[in-house]
Amino acid sequence: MNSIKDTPKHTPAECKSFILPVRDVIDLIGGKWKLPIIVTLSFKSYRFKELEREIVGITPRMLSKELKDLEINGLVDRKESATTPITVAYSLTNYGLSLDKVIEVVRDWGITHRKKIMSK
Amino acid sequence: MNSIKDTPKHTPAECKSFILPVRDVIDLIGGKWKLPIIVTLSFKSYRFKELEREIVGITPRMLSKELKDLEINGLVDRKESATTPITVAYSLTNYGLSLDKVIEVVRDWGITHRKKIMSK
DNA sequence: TATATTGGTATACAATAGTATAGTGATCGT
DNA sequence: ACGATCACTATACTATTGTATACCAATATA
Repeated sequence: MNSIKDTPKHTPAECKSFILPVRDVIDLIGGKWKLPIIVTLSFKSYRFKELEREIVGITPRMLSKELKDLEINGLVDRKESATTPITVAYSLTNYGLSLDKVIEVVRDWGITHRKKIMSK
Repeated sequence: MNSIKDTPKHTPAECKSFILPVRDVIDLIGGKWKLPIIVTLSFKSYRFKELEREIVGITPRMLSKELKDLEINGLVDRKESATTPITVAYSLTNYGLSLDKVIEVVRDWGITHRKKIMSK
């Protein structure tokens, strides 16, 4: 029903607007560290340093950058506690959790694909 | 059933192997030109130069590279005809078409996301 | 004979993504 | 007083991705 094949015409402009929301999602979960962060936070909330330790290999620069990006897009929630020193808890929003269904579909196709490619 | 949350443990290694097939798919349809090529080919088969004209802005270098990549992954079929000069027809395989369902799910979430972000 | 089209490739460059390393100021336990 | 921990930030670099431009041999059209 939402497939491009149901669109009677397919001018470059139409293709572009068809692709736009797909690209949005790919940009949102693409890159080297977005998925590791999202998956880690899908278990429970973590503090900054905890995430840094849990996600092996990530630098604080990337972690900070990606968390901000995910926060802007409403997937991650950042909560400062006025403890001393301040602690910051990062967690997935319900909206962020809703990505789970999408990731599952992508993952299922990916598992099949992996089998197909490996068997050749 | 395939969600990460159903996994009792979540060591870095387990997260990594959970993510692997997802990453495969993102790499497969990610990048600037993969989706435009896939979507264009989902209508009908095209010759090389036709694709170059249809996909505005792409260079033959990128088109060639991405088509090879898609062919290796079984999404695109390349057929040479022994005409003079030889013509080459690129088309989506049935397997390539099966990505449509995945793209649809991603796109639906992306459309909702776009609305959400724009309304803020 | 001159020019355009076919399906690309070669080389060099620019832009973006990610890494490495060091450092911040406040606070806490020893 | 000393070092460690908190949540980051700054600067400089490397690696990957994509662009620009030119070119190829064979054939078709003007």
